[in-house]
Amino acid sequence: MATIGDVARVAGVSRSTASYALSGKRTISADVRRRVEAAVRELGYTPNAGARALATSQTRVIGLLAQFLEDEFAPAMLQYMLGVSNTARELGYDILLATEADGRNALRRMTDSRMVDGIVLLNVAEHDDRLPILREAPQPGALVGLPADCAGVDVFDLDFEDAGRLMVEHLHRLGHRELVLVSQPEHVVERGGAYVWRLQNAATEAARVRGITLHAEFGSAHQPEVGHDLHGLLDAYPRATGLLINNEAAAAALPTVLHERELSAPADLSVVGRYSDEFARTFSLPYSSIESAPDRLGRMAVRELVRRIEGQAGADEPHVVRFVSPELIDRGSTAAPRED
Amino acid sequence: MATIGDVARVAGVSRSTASYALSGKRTISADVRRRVEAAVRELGYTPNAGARALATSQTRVIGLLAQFLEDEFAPAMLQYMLGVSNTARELGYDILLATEADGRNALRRMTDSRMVDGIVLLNVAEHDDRLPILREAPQPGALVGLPADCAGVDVFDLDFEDAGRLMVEHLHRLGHRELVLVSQPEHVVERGGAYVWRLQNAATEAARVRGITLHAEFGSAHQPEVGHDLHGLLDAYPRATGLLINNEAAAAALPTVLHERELSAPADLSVVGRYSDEFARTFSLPYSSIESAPDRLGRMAVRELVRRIEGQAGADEPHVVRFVSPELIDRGSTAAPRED
DNA sequence: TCTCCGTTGCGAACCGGTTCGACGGTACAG
DNA sequence: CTGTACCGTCGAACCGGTTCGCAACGGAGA
Repeated sequence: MATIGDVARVAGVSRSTASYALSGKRTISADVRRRVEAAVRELGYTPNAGARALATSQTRVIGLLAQFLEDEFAPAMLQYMLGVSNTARELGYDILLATEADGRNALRRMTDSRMVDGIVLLNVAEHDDRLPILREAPQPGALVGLPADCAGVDVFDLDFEDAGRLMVEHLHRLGHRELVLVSQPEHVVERGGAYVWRLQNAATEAARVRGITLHAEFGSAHQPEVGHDLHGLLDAYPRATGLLINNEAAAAALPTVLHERELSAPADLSVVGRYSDEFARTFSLPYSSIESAPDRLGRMAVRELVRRIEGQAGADEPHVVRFVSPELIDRGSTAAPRED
Repeated sequence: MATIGDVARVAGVSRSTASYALSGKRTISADVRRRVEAAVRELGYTPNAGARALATSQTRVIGLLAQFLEDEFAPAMLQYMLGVSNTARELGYDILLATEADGRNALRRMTDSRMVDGIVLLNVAEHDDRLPILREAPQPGALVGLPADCAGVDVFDLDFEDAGRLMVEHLHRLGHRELVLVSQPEHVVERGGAYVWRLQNAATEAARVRGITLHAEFGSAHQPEVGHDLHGLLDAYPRATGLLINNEAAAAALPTVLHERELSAPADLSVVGRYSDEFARTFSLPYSSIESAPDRLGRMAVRELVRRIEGQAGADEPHVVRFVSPELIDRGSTAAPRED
């Protein structure tokens, strides 16, 4: 494998000159530059990443910590990963991926050994045990998901409060007066998945303000349980005319459930979900939904992270907490309630 | 950040002694070893990955090239990735992930710059344009998916021929005489997704041998097109009593399609799919299926790759091509055809 | 008591880049 | 004609590990 020493020898210059010719950090005569570039092509030279990392203390790698928890819906996580990975590449970074259950360990390994220039944490819990470690690390970190304490990191998340309000307002405006909200499993909340109750509380409050009824319930994250859950809820609240779904697995199961009950949206029931457009296309979900924008959130997180890594953000520049405003994508699954 | 020099100073020994005390590659007195270990703990020392990579030419990182093609079903790919990632971690390796469309570029970047010790290629096409690059790389490579030419790499794949035969045999034995096979989109085949026709050809041949009819067709990889495709096929072959599905999107869409037609399996139609158990659980698919074992294949690929990296496999040890034998998981969606 | 050998530790070189300081040469202004 | 500034290049040091060769030391055997 060719080194920069080989390049220098072939070009007839010193190693440092070859380095400067390639980096452009000092002025170099056109003649020498040409010779160096020719030598690079001739030898097929590529800099050794380890050596460069050692010399510059920069790896051009971003650590991505994803967790695939038993009680969450894996395909939804994939979209965040792809948003992060693709954006990183556009900005010239590679992704070191950790999927192990013990995120703290992975995080420590990556940061302490200086394998990465920065860290992206997905699926952040309210009191995420990875956060204290991240704060002590020398590398900057960006989160997708809102923790209780945002100190020392950049945070990006969907505005779940706004999403909850928007769902309720939308159906209220159409004339609905009794709604059911299906959230993620209660277990997710207990673990600290704050986005569940952020949406739920805001929806409940919005319903209260408007004087309408909202039944807030949890649903399983897996088939076939979640199908049974949906049947149970529709049985329990026969007068509800609107269904709000903050649970990907439930959304994916709903078409079958409605078929089984010989219901259709919006004729018999208005439905609003909360998932990404990509998700809707993959599973052919015909329901209007709040766009959860995983690719956009991943992209924002990486953008900000890279800004901070490359010091365009001053080291002491305050950290950001940025919420993406929810948008309702109308797929025609809501209408005025049937009058009967 | 503490370096091994700091550790050595605190322990009162030379850098080389500290290194040997930690690696155990030379005998070290118990006293010195204790002092070095104490210093490591006191300083919170972790070796710098770049420096170690430079010195040892080993990174303990495996490159993972996944492609998310427009005409394939993304959630299925995720399972292969997790199999690879989790196994790598168990063996002490981290994963450098590339999801960019241009796999050749990603591959070259990783191998030329020595960021990785080995490469895992997912979703390998028959004439995969990444293979020539991988063969020239100094790092070993393991594939999930069977290319036309397996020289220079280790190859792991499901035995799709056997899978095709197994599906046909199973339904033939139950008494079915007219079957429909729904494959991946024809576009996948054109691009070189050989597993599609490997299964299809074997199924066709198995049907021919037994003197029964098999209609081999393609289906879209996306909703809602694939639903229409399924309706079209069931319309076109009203006398078919068995449905073979080698297409994840079609499998995921089938429950809805059958509902719409007021059919149920196996009463009206026997169904056999080809997807993983994990996939079946995620999407609540009640169909018997050939287990595609993505986690197992990912695991095998990484195991062999690591063996080769660590030289337990002699450098000249012949490469392996290993097929996983398909197993039919019975979920009760097949029975003797209805007599009418 | 001398020799030999095994144990234990040290110094130096090396991996392959980057970067700082210095130096010779040329151009230009005074 | 001299002084100065700048341009282009080089040598050396450094990043933080690993590893080879050597030497000091101590114990055992002759």
